[in-house]
Formats: sequence, structure tokens, C-alpha cells
Amino acid sequence: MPRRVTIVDVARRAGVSISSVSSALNDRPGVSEETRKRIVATANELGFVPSLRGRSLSGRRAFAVGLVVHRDPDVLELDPFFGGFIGGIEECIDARAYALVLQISASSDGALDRYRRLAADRRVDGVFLNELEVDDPRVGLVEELGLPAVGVNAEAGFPLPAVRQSHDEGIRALVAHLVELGHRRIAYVRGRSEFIHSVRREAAWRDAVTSTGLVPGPVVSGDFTYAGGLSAASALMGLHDRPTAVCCANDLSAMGFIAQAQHMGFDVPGDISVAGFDGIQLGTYVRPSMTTVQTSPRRIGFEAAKMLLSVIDGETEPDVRIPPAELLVRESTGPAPAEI
Amino acid sequence: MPRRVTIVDVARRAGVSISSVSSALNDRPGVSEETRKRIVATANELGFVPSLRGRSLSGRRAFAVGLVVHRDPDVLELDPFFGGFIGGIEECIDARAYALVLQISASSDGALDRYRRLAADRRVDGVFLNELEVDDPRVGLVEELGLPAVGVNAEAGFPLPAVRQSHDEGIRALVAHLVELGHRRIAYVRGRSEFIHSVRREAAWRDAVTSTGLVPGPVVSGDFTYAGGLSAASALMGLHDRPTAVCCANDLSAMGFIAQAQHMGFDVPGDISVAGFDGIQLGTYVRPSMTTVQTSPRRIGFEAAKMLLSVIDGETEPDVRIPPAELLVRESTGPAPAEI
DNA sequence: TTGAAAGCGCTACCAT
DNA sequence: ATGGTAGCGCTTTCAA
Repeated sequence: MPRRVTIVDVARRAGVSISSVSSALNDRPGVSEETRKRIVATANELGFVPSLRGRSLSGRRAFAVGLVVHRDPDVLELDPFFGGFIGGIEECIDARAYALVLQISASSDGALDRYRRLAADRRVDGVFLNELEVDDPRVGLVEELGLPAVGVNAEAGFPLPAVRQSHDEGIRALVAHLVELGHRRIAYVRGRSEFIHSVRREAAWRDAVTSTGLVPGPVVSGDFTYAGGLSAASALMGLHDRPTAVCCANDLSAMGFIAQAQHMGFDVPGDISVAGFDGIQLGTYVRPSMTTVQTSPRRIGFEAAKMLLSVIDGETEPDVRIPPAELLVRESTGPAPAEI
Repeated sequence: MPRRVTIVDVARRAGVSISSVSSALNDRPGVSEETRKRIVATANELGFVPSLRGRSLSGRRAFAVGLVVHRDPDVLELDPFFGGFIGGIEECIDARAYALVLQISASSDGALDRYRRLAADRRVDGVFLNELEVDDPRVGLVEELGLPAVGVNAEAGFPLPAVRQSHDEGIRALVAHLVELGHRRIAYVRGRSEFIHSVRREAAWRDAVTSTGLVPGPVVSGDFTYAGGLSAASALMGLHDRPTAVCCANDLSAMGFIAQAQHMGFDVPGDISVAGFDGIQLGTYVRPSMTTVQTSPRRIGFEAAKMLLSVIDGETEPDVRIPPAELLVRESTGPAPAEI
């Protein structure tokens, strides 16, 4: 293993001082164009790659950002959201030679410790705050730690810079679509109410239904899971005045709902229209293919990363809005049954 | 933002030299028990957290390991495997204060560049080589880069240390299970043949079938995807001598297969028994619940991380074998139909 | 047992 | 425009 080429080697070879090399390579003023060229050439010739560690220690930067995923150890299959989200982050930070440090915290309280350690070790220059909860303790924590952070799909009044994709328009369009199909009893399968995006989606559904003059149908919990969707269907489809359409908080629970409804002998969408939320790949292929509201995890990741890097650079960033999630009509929604 | 507490502060406060502090805090010999205690106490009192950057620069360690996930940008929903795998890695490395750097490389050739950058930046001390392909170029690359690496589910003769979970026993048990149920025409839905685990599973299936004295049934591609499973079912179930049972390379394609078979009017498992591979959560809930061979991503991640840390420490590690993947009989497999 | 000091590789400031 | 040099915070010899 040959010794690493350092800035000293470049300086010596180019016949200049290391400070000139540093300035030249970082596009800082104070070097003549001529010397800069020579230095760059020498650096290339020698295959010089500045040491991240040296830069980190000196420049007080980790050149990395952190994402803490809060998942139960038992349910450690990552949400479909994360693939795109992380892909978007990467797409952005890679161009600036940053890296992503991923942490998975099994226990709920453990998550906060991860942020503390990340900060104590100065392992990252900033973090993403996603899957925000109501009164999320992380907000206070990052402030206390002095850790730059950006929120993802935060509620209004969120004290930190945040990127948001509105769900309201998509949900409104979905409800309008259902109403147009003749549905009058539209139920909702909610997610876990500690998450603000869960609360927000439900509120959007309620508003949308109400604003068409209808009374919101029954609401049951679906827990964002397939199993939750199954039991939600059992509950709703057993009702006396059962709904003719149902909006689910995410695609996974919608898939469970459809499976259980079919199992109970109902036709989808003949007897019951079911819509999901997220726009996961699978929804394209299942039968019936799933009507959903498609979000943009990749775009969100990209913008959040861009924002985080700016915040790290000390800029005060205005919030960013991603174009709203859009309704995707497929086969799981159809005309309301004539009678019931 | 108060200035960070450094080793100098601790040394001064404890009335010793910084080298003594370093030795004491790292459990190195050369400090009396008495001084060590005093130093530890002072460090705690001051809330001293050693700077990762200082340690990195001096100790030539990044205290991080890397995982490059190779995914198409369009299919950026992470494989269910990764959740558990990453969880296992974390569980292991967290105890040693290492962190995981995750990269997602959109393009195929880009993946190799990620390893190069990771190595050039000395951003990580080692990497995981997973989803190994036949003649995988990464093997030569990490050797050339001098980057410590461990393989995950590598083939025999793999030149680097590797952790493996045998699939053969599970697949053999699965085939035995099907044969016992009276199946004689057992087909296979393969994954993408560039992956060695894909090749390996198919070979295991073939061996298992052959060793029971039967002739292996038809093999079609399922691409590891739900959509692939759909088309595999179209192909196989349209055959004149169609199989009565089918083993799929993974759960996702099995789900697609089941959906399409049902759509074509076949009963699962009445007309066709379908088995998956992986043991993803969803398989528990779908109808019929899925017979599968359950792997241990978390355990694999844990052992791979443990091995990688050892390799980084310069130890020569023997390969590790995880207990074999086990057959999980559920509802998607049943007695072979009497006639056809 | 203890401590001084030399790195590690860079950035940034201050002379020249 | 250039170069010298003092950090950054730690580990690791090597003397004392």
C-alpha cells in the first residue's frame, strides 16, 4: 500500500507552498492564474485527493448528513418511501461530495440518543427530521444540540426550515373523483395518529368530503400496515350502512383492505371502491390496480437535502413546496353500486 | 454555542498530560489505577466526548462502514431485505461506535465509482459486498483499492471473507414438502441470473427435484419482481402440461404469480401450489398466506458487520455460516390436484 | 508511571 | 501573489 499523496507532495512537486495549493484547489483568491494551473496540473498528475479527515478536522465539517429511521426491530422492512427519499438525498449530496449516514433506531427513546451521538461525535453536519410526530421532541433536541436540521412534510408553524408536499389537492381530487362516481358514503382508514402526516391526511379527507356537502363516513384505524388494512375492511364492511368507497392512509393498508374485502365476497370496485395513498410500484400490478395519490419521495429527498446543505452553510432557507401529490385513477375505484 | 471540551481541558483539569488522558480513556497500560480513575472522573465531570475527527485523522480510521445499494432509479423502493440487513448491521456497529454510510447508485457502472470515492476519501474503513454477481467486478476493485470488504451470500471459492446463509436445505425441504403432497410437475420462477444467489437458488431447486427422482419442471424468468411473477404465471399456467406446483425465486414474484394465477381462474393451492422465498412480512397476510423459505436478513447483517469490523482490525476471519433458511409452510401450498 | 512532542493533512491567518 | 505557521484534537512514540 503506497503512502497517500498529500498536499505537501503536491506543494513540493509544484514548487509552491501548501497554502497556495490549498487556495488554488479550493478556488480561493490569492493565486495567480498561472500558478493555479500549474498546481492543478501537478495535483492531477500525482493523483491527489484531499483527505476528508484533514479537511474535517481543520474545517470543522463532517461532509456528511444524517438520517435516523425510526422502525420497530420486528418490522424492519423499510417503508417504500425510503428508497426514493434516500435516492433523492443521494442525488443531491453526491454532487457536493457529501455522504449519508443512516441510522436505524429500534426503540422509540433510542432514536433521540442517536441524534445526540450524531451530534456529540460531530459525525454529521445536519440531519433530516422525517415522519414527524405531533409535538415531536426532536425539534427541541436539535435546537439544543445546535444541530442543523430540516423537516420533511412538517405541519404549519414548524420552527425549522422544511420541505413539504401538499396532500390536500390530491385528496380533494380523489374525493371529487369518488363523488362524481356517485359515492355518498366515503369512509377513511387512518394511519397512526401520532404522525402529523397521518393527522393531516385525515383532516384533508374530512375537509374534502365536507366541502362537497356530504357527511364524512366512518373512520377506522389501519395502522399504515397491510394487516391494519385487513382488519379495517372487516370492521367497515361489516357495518350496517357500509360505505361504498374508502380512502386509505397509505397504499399498503389499501392493499390489505382490498384483499379482505374480496375475501369477504365483495367486488372491488363493484361493491366498494378503495383508494390508497403513496403511489408505490406494487399498486400498478395488483388486481384491481390501485387508485392512489402519488407522492414524490425522490423529489422530496432531493429538495430536503438541498435545503439541509444550505442550512449547514448558514443560509436562512425559505420553506420549499414540492408540486402537490397527484391523483392517479386506476381500477380499484369505480361507479357506486346502485343500491346497497 | 460553548466551545467543545477537548482532551486538553480534561488534562489540565486533572492535572495530567494529554497522553495520560488518552491512555486512561482508551484502557491502555501505562497509567496507574489511581490516575485513571481521576481522569475518568474528570472526563465525566466535564462531559468530555473524544472528537471523532481528531481520532480519525490521528488514528487513520473513519469509524464507519459503507453499503452501496445498487438500484435502478425507477425502482427505488428498497428491497424488503435491506431493512433487516441494515438493522443487523446497526445493531453490531453501534456497540462499537461505528456508523453506516449508505450509498445508492442509480447506474450500474456508477456503483463502482462509489466504492472508489468511498476509498479515496477514506470515508469508510470497509464495505459490504452484497447482491453479488457472477464475476463481480467489485471483488477485484476492493482488492485494488485496499478496501477491507466482506461478502454476503457469496459463492464457494469467493476470495474474501464472507457470511453465508444456506438456501439449499430450505429449498430441499420445500421440494420434499411438495412431493409429499403429491406434486410431480414442479416448476421454477427464476430471478435475474446475473446474481449468484439467483443462480444458486435455482440450482438448489433443480438438485432437490432431481434427487427425489423427478424431472425438473419448466423454468421461466420472474425477475424478482411482482410484475415478473405475473408474466411467469401467464406463461406457466398456459402450458399444456402445466405444473401443479411452482417455486419462486422470491416472495414478491410469488405474490405476482399467485395474483395472476387467481386472475386466470385457478385456485391456489387447489389447482396450483405456489411457494416464495425470503419470508417477507406481507407473506403472512396475503391470501392465501404464502409458503416460503425464510431467510434471516437481520442476522446476516449482524454477522457481516461483526466480520467486517474484524477484518478492519486486521484479523483474518474464517467464513461464517448462518443457520440455514427454513421452510415456512402456510396456505399457498397444498395437495396436488387429483387430475389435470 | 508520566509527560513532551511529533505527527495526521488540512484550512486560514498573517507576514512578506 | 506567495509562503510560513498556527491551529484543529487526537494517538503514539520516546524520554524522563
